[in-house]
Amino acid sequence: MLIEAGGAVFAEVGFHNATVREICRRAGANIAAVNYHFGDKDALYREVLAYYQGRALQKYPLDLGVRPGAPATERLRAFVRSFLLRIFDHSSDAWHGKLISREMIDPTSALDAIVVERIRPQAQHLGGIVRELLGGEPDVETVRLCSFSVVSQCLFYHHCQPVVCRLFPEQKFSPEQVEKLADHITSFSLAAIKACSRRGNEADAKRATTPSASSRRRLRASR
Amino acid sequence: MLIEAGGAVFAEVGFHNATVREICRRAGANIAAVNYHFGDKDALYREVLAYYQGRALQKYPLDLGVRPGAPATERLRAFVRSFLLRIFDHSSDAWHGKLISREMIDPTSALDAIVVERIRPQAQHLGGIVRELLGGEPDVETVRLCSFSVVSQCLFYHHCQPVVCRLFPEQKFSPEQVEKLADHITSFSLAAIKACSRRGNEADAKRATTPSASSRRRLRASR
Amino acid sequence: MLIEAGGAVFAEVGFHNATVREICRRAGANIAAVNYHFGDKDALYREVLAYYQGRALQKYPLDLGVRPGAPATERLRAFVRSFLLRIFDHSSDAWHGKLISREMIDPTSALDAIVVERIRPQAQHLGGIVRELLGGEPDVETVRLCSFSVVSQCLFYHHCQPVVCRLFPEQKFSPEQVEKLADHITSFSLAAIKACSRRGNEADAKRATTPSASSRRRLRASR
Amino acid sequence: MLIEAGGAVFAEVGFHNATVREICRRAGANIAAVNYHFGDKDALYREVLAYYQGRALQKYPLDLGVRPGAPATERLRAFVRSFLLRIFDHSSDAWHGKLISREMIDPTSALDAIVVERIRPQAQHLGGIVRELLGGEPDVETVRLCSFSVVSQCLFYHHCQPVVCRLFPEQKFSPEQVEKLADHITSFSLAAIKACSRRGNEADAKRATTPSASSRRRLRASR
DNA sequence: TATGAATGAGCCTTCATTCAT
DNA sequence: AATGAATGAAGGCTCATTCAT
Repeated sequence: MLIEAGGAVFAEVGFHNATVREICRRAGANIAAVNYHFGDKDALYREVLAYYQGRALQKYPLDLGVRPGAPATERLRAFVRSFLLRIFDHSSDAWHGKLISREMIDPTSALDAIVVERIRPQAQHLGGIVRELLGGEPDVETVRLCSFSVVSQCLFYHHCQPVVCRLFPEQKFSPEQVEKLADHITSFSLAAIKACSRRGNEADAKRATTPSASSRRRLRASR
Repeated sequence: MLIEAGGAVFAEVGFHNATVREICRRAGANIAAVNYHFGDKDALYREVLAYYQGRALQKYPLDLGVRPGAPATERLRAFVRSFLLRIFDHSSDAWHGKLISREMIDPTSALDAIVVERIRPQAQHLGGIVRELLGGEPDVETVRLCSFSVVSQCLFYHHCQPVVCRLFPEQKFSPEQVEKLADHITSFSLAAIKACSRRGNEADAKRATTPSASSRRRLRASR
Repeated sequence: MLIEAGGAVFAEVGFHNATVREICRRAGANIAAVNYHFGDKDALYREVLAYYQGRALQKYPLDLGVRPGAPATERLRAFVRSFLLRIFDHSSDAWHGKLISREMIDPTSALDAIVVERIRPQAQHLGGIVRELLGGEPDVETVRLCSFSVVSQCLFYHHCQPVVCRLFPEQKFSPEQVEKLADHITSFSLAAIKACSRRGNEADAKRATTPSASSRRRLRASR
Repeated sequence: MLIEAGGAVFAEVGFHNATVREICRRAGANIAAVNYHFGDKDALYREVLAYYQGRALQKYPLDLGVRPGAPATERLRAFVRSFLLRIFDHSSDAWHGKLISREMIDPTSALDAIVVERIRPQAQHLGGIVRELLGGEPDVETVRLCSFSVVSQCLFYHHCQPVVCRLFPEQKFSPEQVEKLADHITSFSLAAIKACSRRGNEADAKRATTPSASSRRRLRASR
């Protein structure tokens, strides 16, 4: 199929290195097939991204079988594991992640749709977990920052794999290792969020009176 | 200058899209200048990356003026701020980060040199801070994972800026905002590392007797 | 046709001076035609040589209508005439000879094929005639040397035409002249071969006794 | 020296493959030296040919030490040996022959000078020998054709070396072999010329009466 | 509807030549 | 007188695209 072949080739060598010839060859199609069916190479690329929205999520749902009513800590662990499993899944449609990475560097209009249809739901899912973990009535910015902190630790293994492999050649990403990573990210984040929660509650309490010494200090340091 | 022009063009459109013509045009040089001075386009690319090794670090040293003997918490804050400032610095050589990002997706042999000469020193710098924060005699893997957690939170704003901007258009990355991010990442990480430290010490203490309940639980979860 | 145009251009200016552009222009084809049909310029060159294997021989077969059972003297005359007619044929595919000449100066891998498929058969054809003319059981080296002597006299008019024309501007190579040349080369060679034959037979006869005076004389002269 | 370097490079790779850079590099000269001293590449080429006129002949004079008064047979042998020795001399300025070969294929104005200054004297030298061998008052055309027959047998080993090497890989061109070749060519030619001589004399005798049967037969065959 | 032969713009690279020193 | 850095025209080749079938 032209879209599958296109996705694979785009992911492997990037949009510009990808040749229509190679895509058609892999799809067992005629060399004119891309232009015939999609108009041109760019249009095929857009279709490739659009077609695969949600595909990876089908295999690894955000909750990984953990019920919505489960404790936030378990739901966080499930979210992290789901994310890492997607990253380290090198099965046939694994190139999807690479396509998204490329969009990060050279965003096309396709990225808008991806953000709306795919990333925002994940962000909201994670935001709910984090909000619950923070407790009380956390302000949106804290939730956002903590969510970023969680998701960034996962994405790191996606974006920086080439560097990690070169820095620590002994580091393997076997399934057991993935579980270990998930373990670390989860506990690391839980501890941090809990601390944020405390700090937030303190801040809530004192906000009525005066800015805390600590926040003044931070403000000074930032200049 | 040919290297600056090359860096800008490579960053903007990637190695393959970049044309020698455009690079020479921007450098105000002849079409043959690249081949004359560097041999070919590949060599120019390698030189571009090599030339800028350390450039960004000169502007934002890892310690940002904090003396080596300062407390680890301050040195961590300096490391994080330095990292974020590099990421959000949109001055002339801001394209350097993009080049590295591109290397992450399509690593070339140039990445090897970058890792050795530039990234490894940073990793060791951060590792020293994290080790001190963990206290005791932390095992190398814990140090590594915590370092990844710290650095990943910074890199996130580099890799995922297009997504963040689309998800939260109100999020601006003004200098004050950067300080706020640095503040969050630092305190988030400090709390988490402190927790890791406690857990590690407990593990050390109990290792002589039996595997702790918590570690057994983690083990079970990982299957 | 691309091969004809290529042959003409290659012959006129040599492989390196020949431009794909000019070849395509003459063939009335697109600039990309060479690469499309043959892969690259080198491949076209090989095809040009390969395609014309036997072409010239079709027009002027080695025996020129003389039956295989004819006397060796007649077959020699036919061989010589055929050779000269090929050389002095300035019809459309006359550039073939020039290509071969160029191969003599800068042999490419194409020459190997030409030797095997085209030149060797001619050498064997001529060798058979010479062997019959020598009579008895001539040794292979004598056959070879005499064959060289015959063929070289023909080739001379191919290789050295520019010199001959400059040395003797009055020398024209009209069809009658070609016949005269063929006449000379044939009778010159027949007389010489007959002499070789006599000498060879003498040598055979005396070899049982002692080295002949003549062979000793030749040996002395060669020092 | 620029001319020597130029000669070597031109001979090795031909005029067009030769690069001014390589010539200057070998001569230890600046890249602009060719243009500075000679104007352009073509002018250097002409100078190279002009400079080397007569060089090879100094090493192997036409008579090879045989006195002008010696019998024609000896002078012929000397001429042939001298020619072959030049051809098979692979010393430093051996590329001269290659340059001449290239001139045969793509004659430039340089060839005119070569013919006048170098080749014509050789032709006259050989013509004198042949005329003496023919005896009587041979007509110029017979002398010319016989001279061609002699010289062509020598040149063959120059022009066709690549083919001979491929056809008969066992054929080596050691000094002894060269003597053997000289021996063959000399005796082959002597026998043939002697036969021509007889035929010529017969023709002289009969010319007063009627065309001979043999010449009529030749005339018929040539149609 | 689908093909694939053919197109032509544009790429990297080479190389003789120039020109300021 | 001699240099060598820089030039720019032109080469082979790639590849998305077209068009007759």
